[in-house]
Amino acid sequence: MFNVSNRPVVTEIDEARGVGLNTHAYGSPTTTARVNKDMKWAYMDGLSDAEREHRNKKDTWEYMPRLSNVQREKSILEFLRSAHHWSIKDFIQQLAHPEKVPYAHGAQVRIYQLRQAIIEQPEVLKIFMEDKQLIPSMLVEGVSAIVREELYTLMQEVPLLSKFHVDSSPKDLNVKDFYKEVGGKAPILWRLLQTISAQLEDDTVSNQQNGSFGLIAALLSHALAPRLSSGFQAYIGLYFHSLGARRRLIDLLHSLNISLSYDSILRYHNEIAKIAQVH
DNA sequence: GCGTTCGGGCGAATTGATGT
DNA sequence: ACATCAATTCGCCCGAACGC
Repeated sequence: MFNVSNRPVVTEIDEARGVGLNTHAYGSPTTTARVNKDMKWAYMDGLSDAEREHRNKKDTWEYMPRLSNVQREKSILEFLRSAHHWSIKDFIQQLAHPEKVPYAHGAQVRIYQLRQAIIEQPEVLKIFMEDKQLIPSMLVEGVSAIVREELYTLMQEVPLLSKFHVDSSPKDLNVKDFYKEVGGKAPILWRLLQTISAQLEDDTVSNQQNGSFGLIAALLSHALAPRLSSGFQAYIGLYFHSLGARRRLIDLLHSLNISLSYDSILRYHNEIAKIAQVH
């Protein structure tokens, strides 16, 4: 339900960020610009839901003509604070709340309206894009949560990005179409990488770039969960070891997270050799 | 011959995954 | 949140090979 208390909900941090309202207005008497003559907009304070509904049907708000946009904004913000002890932040939070709220649109409609108001308005979006704190916190948090989920899906469904097993056959890996699997099972990560590295105007991506995206996915999933996703690094290490690569080279690749450590590769090599002897 | 590098091995320590 | 287990890494060692 509404999170309305008597204490002001605008914090000092909000004030500093410019989110909060003018606290001076909260304590001072109302002005003609923000209240009608019957002080009607404070009248819902402390009422039960039933009483609210009753009065809502009975009374209508009086329209205030001939106000500029700035005046209306000021009026609404000060109304929020004086009548409800809410900041604009509280109001938007409540709008975005998935819970069903009486006397309001359903959650879907409210979220749609928020999107219309924020993302689909170029001037609002521009402010967001230029805010150095907003981009890291909102976009990065959001995108990384989605990508993390996709990476865990990759670990479960793409053999090359799963845990390495000595008895698995490299023939089943389908290395050639590896990147296609990644693109299909991690569409957001894929689109992100494509968008970042699009070099041509038509946004087409070369096969070579697709290969890098596969490698990036392998590096990311290994960085996220090195023990659940070691297949790629194990095969790379084993491949180099089989070509006679020296310990130092494999350790270098290991330090770049392209291969497992020399020790691990050697251990896998020995285990595979044992299995081969038995067969 | 001497110092360095390399491959391989080992136990301890660390770290990640998992279950409670 | 914590404990447990297993995977992995780390640090060190040794003998062989190498290069000057």
